[in-house]
Amino acid sequence: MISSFSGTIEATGARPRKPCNCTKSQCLKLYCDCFANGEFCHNCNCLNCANNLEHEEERSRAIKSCLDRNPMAFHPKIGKGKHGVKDRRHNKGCNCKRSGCLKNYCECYEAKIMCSSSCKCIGCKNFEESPERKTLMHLADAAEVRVQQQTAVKSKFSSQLSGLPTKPTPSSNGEKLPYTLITAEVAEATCACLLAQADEGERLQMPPVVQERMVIEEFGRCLMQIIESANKTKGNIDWNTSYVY
DNA sequence: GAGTTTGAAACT
DNA sequence: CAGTTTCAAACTC
Repeated sequence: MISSFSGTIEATGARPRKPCNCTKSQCLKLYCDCFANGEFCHNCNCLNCANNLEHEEERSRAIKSCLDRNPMAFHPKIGKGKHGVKDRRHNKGCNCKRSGCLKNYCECYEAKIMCSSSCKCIGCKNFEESPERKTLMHLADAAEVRVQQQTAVKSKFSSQLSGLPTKPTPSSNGEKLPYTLITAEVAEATCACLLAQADEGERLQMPPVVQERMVIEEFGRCLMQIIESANKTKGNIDWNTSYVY
C-alpha cells in the first residue's frame, strides 16, 4: 500500500523483519540480527548468507557453537517485566563508554529502558532523572505525535477518496490526464478558497501550525470537489478511457 | 552514498 | 578473565 512501508507480511507468511546487511559472517554469528533472533534470513541484503534451509547443517553447527559460548545466547536480552511493560531490564546490561547510553548503540536505550545495576557503562545518562534523557524523550514524543497526525490525515483522505470512482492507474503507456480539467477559473477559485481559509485562521488567532493545517485541509476539500465535478460533468471525462496526447 | 563511530560478539 | 579484533548497525557529513 504505502511504498515506504516495506515490512509488509510476505506471501510466505514470514514475519516482517528489518533486512540484515551482513557481508562477512555468513549470517551465522550473533552479529547478524536475523540469526541472533533465531530466524532465517528473508529478503535481506546479506552476502554469502548461510542462514537458510539450503545450509541447514552449517547453520545448526553455528547455533551449537554459539550455545557453547553462551547457553543463553538465544534467550531474549530484555527480561519480561513481571508486571506488564514496567520494570523491564536488560539481562546482561550494557558496556557503553562513549554514547552516554543515549544513542541506539546502547542496547538498553535501543530497547527504551533505563540502564540498571547490571550495566557496566561509563558516563551513563540513561537513568530516570537524567535531564539529557528527558530532553531526548520529549523530542522523540513530539516526533511521534507528528507521525501519528500525518497518518491520521492520510487515512482520513484515503477513506474519503475510496468513495469516489477511480480510473485504472496510468503507467507505461504514456497516458495522461486531460490538462483541460484544471482551468484557469478552477485554479483561481481554489486559490481564493485557500486564501479565505488562511484569513479565517488568522482571524481566529490560531497557532501557526493549526493555520497551516486548515489551509492544507481546505486544499484537500477543493481537490475532492474538482474530482467530483469532473466525474459528474456529463460526457466530459470518462475515467475509464485512455487519454493519449 | 561514503566514511566514521560505536559497542556486542568473537577471538586470543 | 582481560585485552584485542571483527563485525554490522547507528550515526554523521
